[in-house]
Amino acid sequence: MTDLLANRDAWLMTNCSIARALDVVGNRSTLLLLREASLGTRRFDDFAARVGISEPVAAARLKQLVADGLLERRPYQEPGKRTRDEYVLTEKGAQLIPVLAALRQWGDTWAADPAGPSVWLAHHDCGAEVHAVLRCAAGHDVEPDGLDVRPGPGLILAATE
Amino acid sequence: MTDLLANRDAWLMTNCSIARALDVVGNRSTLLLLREASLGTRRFDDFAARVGISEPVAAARLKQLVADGLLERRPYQEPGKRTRDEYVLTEKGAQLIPVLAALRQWGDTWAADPAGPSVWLAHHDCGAEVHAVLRCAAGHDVEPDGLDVRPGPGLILAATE
DNA sequence: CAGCTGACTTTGCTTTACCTAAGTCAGCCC
DNA sequence: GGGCTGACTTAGGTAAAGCAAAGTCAGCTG
Repeated sequence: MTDLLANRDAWLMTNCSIARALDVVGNRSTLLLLREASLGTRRFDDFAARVGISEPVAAARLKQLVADGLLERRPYQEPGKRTRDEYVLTEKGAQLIPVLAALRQWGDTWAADPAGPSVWLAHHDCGAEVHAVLRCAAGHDVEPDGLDVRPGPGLILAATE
Repeated sequence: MTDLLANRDAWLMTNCSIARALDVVGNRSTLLLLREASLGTRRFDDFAARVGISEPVAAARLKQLVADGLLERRPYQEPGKRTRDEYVLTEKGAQLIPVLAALRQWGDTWAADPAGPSVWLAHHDCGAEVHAVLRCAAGHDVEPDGLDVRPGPGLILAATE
């Protein structure tokens, strides 16, 4: 058996969690709709307007997000108005918030407007600014260059010749 | 002056760091190329093969990543081979690793293969598994539902009528 | 100096994402 | 019960992203 770590060439990335995640949220408008959902937007027209996409696209993406279980439709009624559905994040959708936070942080650092960011995230309990960080199970902060890649149980190797 | 927090309808998301980040890395093949770069891939053919994209697409995306400053080309020479260029992550590119880690983590949780993930990330210094987490400046761990959105200096408000 | 190899480029085509403009439809309001 | 409004859908078109297959080109190797 060849050494897994040394034989990086043989690793096939057909079972990659990043690729699987991108199958669900791999396009711009989907992620921006989730951004809006995380900021509290709930109504169809608001999603389309705030993301800056047309209604047909908003309808298709929202439908897909509901089908994928990231958003759910809930009936609601404003006083004196008819019943409607609103879109709210599910647990599955809410767990993408660290992805959005990491993207926002990178954008703040490397692609910011000179005026600064338009919004920032505060910890509800204490008001301090929130960041996405890497941390290991032993409790250490980890920098991007302090990572090792390890083969997991789902790794598929190329057929040996 | 209207209350910024209450007047969420007037916030324009034209200056959004997430959208700015997605202008650079907002498509699937770009993020998968960065995944490969973070796993140590350096050569053109390997990028195309491991990401599973055609050579024309790999060439175009890699060129754009270099132009955007996420990768840099460096000459290298294997013994007995001619000089070539390799692609390596810059600091700007490496700082996207938390985004990749958060995506991987979400994929592991919500879209995993029954066999488990193909790779996982270990802390180089101690070997423990690494996760992307949210943390506030005061040092508290923050869950996705413990976030408040605050207006920043770059926020643009819709013209009041 | 001819040939091999790695690193692309070119050509021609398909697919996906998105747009605008117009149409549909359900229900509360009067 | 006619109109208004919010929430979509349909139709028709453009642009970007992708593919496969073939071509180019530089510079070691022999």
